[in-house]
Amino acid sequence: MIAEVVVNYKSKKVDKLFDYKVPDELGDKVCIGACVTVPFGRADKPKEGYVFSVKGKSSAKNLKSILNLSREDRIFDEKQLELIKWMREKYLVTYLDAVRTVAPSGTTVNSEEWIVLVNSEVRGSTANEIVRILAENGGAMEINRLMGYFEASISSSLALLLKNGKIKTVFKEHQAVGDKVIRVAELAIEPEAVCNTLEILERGNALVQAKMLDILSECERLSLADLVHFSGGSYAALRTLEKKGYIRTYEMTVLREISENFTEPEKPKTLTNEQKKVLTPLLDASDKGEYKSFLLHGVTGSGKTEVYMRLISAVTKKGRKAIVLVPEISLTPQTVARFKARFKEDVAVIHSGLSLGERYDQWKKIRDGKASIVVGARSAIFAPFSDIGAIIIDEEHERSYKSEMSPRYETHEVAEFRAKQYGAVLVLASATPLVTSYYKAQNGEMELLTMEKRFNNNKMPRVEIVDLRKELENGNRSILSENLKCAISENLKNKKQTILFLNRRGYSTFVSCRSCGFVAECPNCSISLTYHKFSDTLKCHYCGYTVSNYKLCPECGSKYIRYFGGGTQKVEEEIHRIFPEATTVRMDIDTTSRKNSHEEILKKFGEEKIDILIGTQMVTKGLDFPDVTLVGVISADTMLNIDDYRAKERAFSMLEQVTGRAGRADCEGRSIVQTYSPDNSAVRLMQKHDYIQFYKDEISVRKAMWYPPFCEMVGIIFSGRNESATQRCARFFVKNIAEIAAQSQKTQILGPIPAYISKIKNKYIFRILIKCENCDMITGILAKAQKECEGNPIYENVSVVIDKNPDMG
DNA sequence: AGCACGCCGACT
DNA sequence: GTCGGCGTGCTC
Repeated sequence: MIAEVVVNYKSKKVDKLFDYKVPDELGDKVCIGACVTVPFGRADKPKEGYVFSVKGKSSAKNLKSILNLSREDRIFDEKQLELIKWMREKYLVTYLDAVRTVAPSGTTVNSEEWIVLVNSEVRGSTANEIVRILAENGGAMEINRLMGYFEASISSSLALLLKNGKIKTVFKEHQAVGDKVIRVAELAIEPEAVCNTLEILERGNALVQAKMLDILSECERLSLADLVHFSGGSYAALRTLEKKGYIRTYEMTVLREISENFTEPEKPKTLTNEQKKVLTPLLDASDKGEYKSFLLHGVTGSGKTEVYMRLISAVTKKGRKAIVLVPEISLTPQTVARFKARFKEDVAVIHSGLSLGERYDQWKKIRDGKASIVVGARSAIFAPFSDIGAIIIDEEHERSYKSEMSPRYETHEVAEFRAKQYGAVLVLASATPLVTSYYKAQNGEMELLTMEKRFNNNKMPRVEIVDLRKELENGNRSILSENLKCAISENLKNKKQTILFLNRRGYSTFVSCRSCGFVAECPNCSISLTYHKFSDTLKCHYCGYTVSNYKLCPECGSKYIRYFGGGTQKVEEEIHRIFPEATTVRMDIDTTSRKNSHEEILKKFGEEKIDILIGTQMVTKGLDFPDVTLVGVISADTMLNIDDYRAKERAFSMLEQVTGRAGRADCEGRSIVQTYSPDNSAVRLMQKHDYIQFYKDEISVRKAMWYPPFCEMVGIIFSGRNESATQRCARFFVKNIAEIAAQSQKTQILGPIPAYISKIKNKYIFRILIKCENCDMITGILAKAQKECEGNPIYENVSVVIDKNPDMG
């Protein structure tokens, strides 16, 4: 029997299927998705491999045999294999990248290679150095650590030493993340005997042991750590108790629990007429068990979550599974708690805050059928269910559904693929759907469902637009307009809360000299440095480069160094200047970098009745505070003026989201949006909360300008340390794809041009943009051109990334 | 990616 | 001659 195996080598050169003989004793265990150890390369280095298929014979000669299984369970099944193959084709990545995405890290085994010194009598300077370092480190080292001591490659020297028997290599295999094993204790005596035993112990003055026994008698089993903790005793006492034969201890694998807030069990609410109306077609489709997709256009606060839950209930009742995707940022304990409250242990949660171990536990819980519902961010679309009845993408317009790492997949596309595989219902939901999604709904590709009313008939917040140009004319140079100042002061008086929002992009505080115009920039990346007041340093948000703040201008020596822009820090300072009595809290990249600090800030804001929350994007989602009656947008302009065809729709949804934070409970909310372009149609229509009109305007622009959904886009990103080589590589690529133009489909190739941020971490970046009718039709040509570039010695240090439906800013 | 093979110059 | 450096090509 022969197995086709993908070897765990991160190189394009070995991105193919290799045939291996299956030893008889492994015959029944080697199946699709099995993880095996195979000898690979001339040195027969043991490497992990993943079985893609099992067949009768092979055309390859020199067949080697699989050594053993590297783990007992398979990491993907037939349907997931289809998904892996599809992703490799569609997103132009290696088998390995696709495997790692579908079966996440933490499930794969890594092998470590150790070099052991055998004989230190060697010749040659490099060899001597290697021996010296090995000897200093106890005669054995992990190979990468050893190589870290040398600038140049030492692999040939090592090979020679190995051949002469001066060193030997040892492979240590370890699972990157394994099951968590804990020791637990349970009673070794009959429960009826506990009472007597307790007396014996107490008489012997073994009070701690008695306490332990007492605790254990009330529960089935308890971890040793907990037992020691609750009894106030020690491991010594526990061991004695075990020695006496009253208890026994053993190892048990457990799922790591994720810390989270538990809330009261939630009863299904009675549905509004609107909820019933949209639920009917969803349940009908789910009953049929065939693929069908829906676009749920529901305003914020219209009760979409309840609709999801009803659909999920129906799906799980039939024994099928459901995936709920939410943007990372709104995956707050509040959201999770709602699902946990309704579905209890049946829910698994996946988000980026999980450690590798926690992630692996959730993955296992899903795969082993111990959960039927997954709530998670983007990567949760790969939840290893064997059957899926429903996939819901909440806030489907969010850009975080696009992966910015290879494979650069679009979650919508993966969701559609999986939903079709299993015959599932696919629901995209948003208050402000993507123009491309709404177009599909108009087209009949998806069924459109609409929810127009807010829950309890709450009104949409009143939005006021403030023209910042007039403020300037009136001599107000503060970042807060008179209107906003008044509203804040009124809110403070009424003991209501306020949220101030500003878009991070283009809004960081940069440092500039008023005398000569010098701007502090990062030496590695082509962007200006951001001023951090706390440490009095200037920092690069891309590479982390940090320099202490300038006292004098490094160009002209002038002392007139000023901070420009208005980051959250600056807004906070301004608030404290105008309203010294107000309490504030900031939420941005700097204050939320610590794990869980995002939740801590929100908790603080809610519980301690902080007057004003100042933040970036993060404040727009996942929070629902009844006392917030005012939302201020410091400037809408930074969102409108970004060089991307989607800038307007993003501005619209962001403004709609953020203004929707005001007045969700009984009192009417109020929003104030400051802008230099009050006549912009996105701003005007947002004021009226008129998505439909916005869509109509936008779709005609897209059609006229030939933008999606009327075309598809592919971005090609070139990066390298040599600016001119990188640019030449990009031009060479364009030459190589000229044949696309000869194809029957309409195409347009734009560029190469330097990227918006033309240099990151000392690498120059150029991009090409291809507009075409069907980008999947040209992937073959693109892959070929990429190979030509990367295989060409002139461009060997230039990397070429192909990105379908890219972000352009 | 690794590793071996093979070709070349510098040195015993 | 022979050691070590680096370019080339293959891995079931």
